[in-house]
Amino acid sequence: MKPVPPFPDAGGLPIASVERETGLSKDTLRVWERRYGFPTPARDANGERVYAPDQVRRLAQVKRLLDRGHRPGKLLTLDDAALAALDQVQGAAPAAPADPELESWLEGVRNHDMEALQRRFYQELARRGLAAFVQDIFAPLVTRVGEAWARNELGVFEEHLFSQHMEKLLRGALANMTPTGGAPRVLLTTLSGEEHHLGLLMVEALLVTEGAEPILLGPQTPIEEIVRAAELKQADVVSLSFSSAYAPGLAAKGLGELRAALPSHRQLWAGGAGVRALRKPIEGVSLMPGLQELFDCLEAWRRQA
Amino acid sequence: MKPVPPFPDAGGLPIASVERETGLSKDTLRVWERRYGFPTPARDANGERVYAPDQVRRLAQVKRLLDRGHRPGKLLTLDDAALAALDQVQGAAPAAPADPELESWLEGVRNHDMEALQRRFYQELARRGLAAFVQDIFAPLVTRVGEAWARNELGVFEEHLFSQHMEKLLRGALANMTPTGGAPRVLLTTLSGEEHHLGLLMVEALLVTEGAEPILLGPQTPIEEIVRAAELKQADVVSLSFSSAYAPGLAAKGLGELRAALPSHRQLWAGGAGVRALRKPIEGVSLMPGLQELFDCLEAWRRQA
DNA sequence: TTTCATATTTGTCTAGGACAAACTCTTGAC
DNA sequence: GTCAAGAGTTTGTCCTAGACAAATATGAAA
Repeated sequence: MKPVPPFPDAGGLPIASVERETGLSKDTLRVWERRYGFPTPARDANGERVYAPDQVRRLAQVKRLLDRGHRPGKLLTLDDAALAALDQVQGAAPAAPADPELESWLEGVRNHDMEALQRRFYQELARRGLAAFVQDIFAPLVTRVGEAWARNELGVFEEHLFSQHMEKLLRGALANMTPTGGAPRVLLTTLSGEEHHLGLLMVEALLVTEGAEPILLGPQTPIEEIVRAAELKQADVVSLSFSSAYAPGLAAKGLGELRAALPSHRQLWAGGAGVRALRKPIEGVSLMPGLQELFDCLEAWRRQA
Repeated sequence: MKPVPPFPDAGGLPIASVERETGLSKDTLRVWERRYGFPTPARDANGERVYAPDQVRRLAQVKRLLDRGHRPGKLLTLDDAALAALDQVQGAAPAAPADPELESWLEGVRNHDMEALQRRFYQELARRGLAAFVQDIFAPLVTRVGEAWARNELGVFEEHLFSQHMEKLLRGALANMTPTGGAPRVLLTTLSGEEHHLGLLMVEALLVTEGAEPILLGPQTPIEEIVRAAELKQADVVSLSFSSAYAPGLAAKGLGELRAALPSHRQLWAGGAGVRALRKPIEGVSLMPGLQELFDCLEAWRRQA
């Protein structure tokens, strides 16, 4: 039994750790090495791959560019400079030219200044109201922090501390809202393997303000149990969240299976950065790449009901 | 690229889906088939494994029994009846003579009656105060639900719904408490691979009532980052939580490494059901098998300071 | 009973080969 | 110029089967 990745003692990571860190499967890592000559892991006494931290960082960078639409064949034959150039270019994404307000929030994250973040959080929340706050500040900030983490501008510690504080604050805000028992009833969860659940909380917040009834199941529910939960709770909609780290193939596979297992009168929605990578629509599944689309889905459901 | 199955044709699942649903790796699934003759997937036109839903269910059952301490060699050669029998057998129930109050809470979990749970939650919280409530009700209930889940008395759905509600309620209660900025400063997290974080919330609650200053980092922080966080936040103590599912060997190894990497003036505490399985004490690490020991550690620290 | 040494069990790693879905590029029609 | 169909290339996942070390069980000695 060799379940445990030795900790990064010797400055090298075994393949299982690299899979976890980068989200690239072991198969993919091996086939890239074979085909493109990168990465080039050393070998330990037992002939097993040991990846240098530098290469792991670069793999994470490549993964991010892949998610942005680039192709492996190109990326893996580029040198460091060209890769870094690609990373900077048009990273700002569509119509988000480095929002200075967002950057000032990010500064707080960098300095672990949680008190300041908390103060601004409540200020903005009071000023804008929950729904607008989630859409205009919270969601972009979470995305930005994720990007900054992927670019190695933030450490794991800063990212964890930020996530915990955001969760605490958002849950605190939600605790004050009386559940309305409205419609539709929406079951919120993620598939196994997807741990990120801040997206679920954001959707919960928006649903509550819209008078719908969210049922929060938390992350990582097996498909069979999602179906059972939907029946038992008589949910009108099942809504899943996918982070950008979730393999698009797996997401499509899981959504197809769930759609097949779920009675057709229960709708299936999928949101999060991870669905942006799904090129083709899936029969019977509503995709919500951004939070805005949630309102469209909601309205469509209500018109139909 | 073969990420998406055409369709879950006749109700059979490809190996990647079985991995996702059961938590058993593809490698493990293949090697079990080779060694023990189970599972016995059919093959599609392309020679790839297609698992019958029955077998997937059974694999999930086997996984649960594995986590309870049984060994694969035994489990995989048993027939259905023997397996079901094992599942029913009560795993000892050591020194816990079925507290009737606890069982009545559990009944609420079984029936998904979250409203009733919530009502009782606030009642008991008001009556006992936060610290006593966490120790006398909350912690035993979480333990009991975990056991019930392992015995298949509860489904994944019920367990998830319960966890989410408990987290919401406890965080709600904590939100009302003003952080004191007291001493010691305690960094709360788990090692990679340990996802359970309700334990961290319970410790946070007790620390707040005791006038200490918890810093919640959330689950799964790499050792290197724990060390960095302790430095940056000037934490007096690092406290880790281990659930009973965490492999004792891994826990001992991780604690040893963290102790070595952490400056000696920062204490290291470890709590949760998982530390009960640690045979020998670890140099420089305070073990807290139950919540009671937390107070001992706290008092010891204060006497020393 | 406890402790140590030996034996068995078990999960993960290895190597290349294979294949279909996804993507790119070319060609042809309107 | 735009669109559609076909041909070619790229790419991730699956396959087999052997190897090994950590975890666990077993048996012998104190």
